[in-house]
Amino acid sequence: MDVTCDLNAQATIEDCRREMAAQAARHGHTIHLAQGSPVYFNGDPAREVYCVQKGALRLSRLLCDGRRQILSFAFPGEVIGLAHDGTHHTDCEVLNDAVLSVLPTGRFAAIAHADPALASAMLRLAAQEMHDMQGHLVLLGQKSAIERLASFLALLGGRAGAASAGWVCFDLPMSRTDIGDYLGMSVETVSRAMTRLRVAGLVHLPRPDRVCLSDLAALTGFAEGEAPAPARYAA
Amino acid sequence: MDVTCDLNAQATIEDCRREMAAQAARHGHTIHLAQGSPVYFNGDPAREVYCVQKGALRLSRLLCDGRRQILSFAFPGEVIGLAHDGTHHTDCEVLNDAVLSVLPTGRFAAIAHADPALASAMLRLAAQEMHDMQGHLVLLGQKSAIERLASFLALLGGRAGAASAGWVCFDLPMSRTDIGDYLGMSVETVSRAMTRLRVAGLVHLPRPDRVCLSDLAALTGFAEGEAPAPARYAA
DNA sequence: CGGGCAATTGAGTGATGTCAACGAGGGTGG
DNA sequence: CCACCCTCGTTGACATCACTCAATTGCCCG
Repeated sequence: MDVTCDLNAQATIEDCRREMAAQAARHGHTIHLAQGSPVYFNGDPAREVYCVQKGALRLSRLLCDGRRQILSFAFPGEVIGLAHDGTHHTDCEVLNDAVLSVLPTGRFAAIAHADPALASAMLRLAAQEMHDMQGHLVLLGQKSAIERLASFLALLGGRAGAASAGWVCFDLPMSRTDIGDYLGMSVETVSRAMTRLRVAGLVHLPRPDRVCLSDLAALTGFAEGEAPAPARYAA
Repeated sequence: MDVTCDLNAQATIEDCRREMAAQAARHGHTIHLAQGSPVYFNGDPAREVYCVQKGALRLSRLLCDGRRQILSFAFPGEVIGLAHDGTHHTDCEVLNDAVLSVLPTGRFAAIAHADPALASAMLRLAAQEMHDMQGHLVLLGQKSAIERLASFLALLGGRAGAASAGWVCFDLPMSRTDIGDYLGMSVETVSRAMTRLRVAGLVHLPRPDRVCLSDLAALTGFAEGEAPAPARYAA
């Protein structure tokens, strides 16, 4: 499902995020959470929605036997906590020390009811989120290990330094284990793929938790399968 | 992102679907499409939203080199075509001869603006869809081939015969290739997994395109990793 | 009856998971 | 301040699951 709100077709996604953040700031309150804190767990009643102001969150789901899939990492500007049935079906934890705007679900619904612009913005954000999830599905279903990691780094790189033509550098707030659980592969495979990307010259790692990209476009192209997948990572 | 609309917290997802379908029927028009027809392609302007009344649709995304990921199959009651930026980023085609309610995007937005209940219902449907996609992410990222197929058949079985305790039977409107592209595995692996489930007694196949489940709960349990994955399919 | 497509099955290969060892960094306690 | 330990990341060796290539069967349709 993809959705357009023609009402504010001129508005950017960023505008929608700001709209949500402004409403949350006005009608809700702000909390600070330390690294590792849970925001909510699977099964908790969904009483609040959250706008990330600072830091990063990790949303995940577990299988009975402990396998974990990370569904997304939430960065500043993103909204989380909407549930279709009043209950959370994911775990949400703080990666980095985080600042969140908290808006009780009921109040959110009331405001959205009174203000079509907010409902519209929220719908737009939901559509954007679904689009991102579709990319994640393609990644997990079709891409090789090295393409998955390239996609992930390109995604983060795009967030970090959208327009800059030169080097794009950013920190990784999550562990290799988290990356593995996001990309559907083992820690060891993440590490090996990282090494291959480094050797191929597509990424530079000043520290294990810091990434520098000399050519984001090349990395993105590789991640999207422009080069025949098997041939490229012979390097 | 999970979202609750407390406004109509008592309303079921089905109610939301009916609400959307009713609005689409009142303000839009109805079309019939033959098997194999495209509804829209990646890159097309998102001018309309669609409610599936009859038949089944296939939403997919392609990589440059032809790899295809099927994002979802849409069945009666589901709404598709919402886009975050006015453009479709998926291909949508008809699996079965289908009947769709078509509602121009602009008119949808206008109605949603005037009627908070519709906006609320749509947001609810979006949250449900995100929940389903999360399940798909877990499937692709964490499950073995046989667990993936079991999950898929259990999902369809749940749709087909929700409450019935006895046998649940249904037709598969899609090919093995489609199933493979949905589950992120090759046709051959789909076929082998199907054979293993059949031999294990979890499914019965009167015809290749018809499935009968004697114990939906057992299949679901297996699909969710209740039994240690490797041990179970020794049978 | 013959052709073509879909599904299944077999054989062999290859990518990724598992198990294990090693080194680096950071925190704690002596 | 230093020593120790624990965790994280990396790398190697090996096992295994799933993919590729290939052949066969059955069905639908001409």
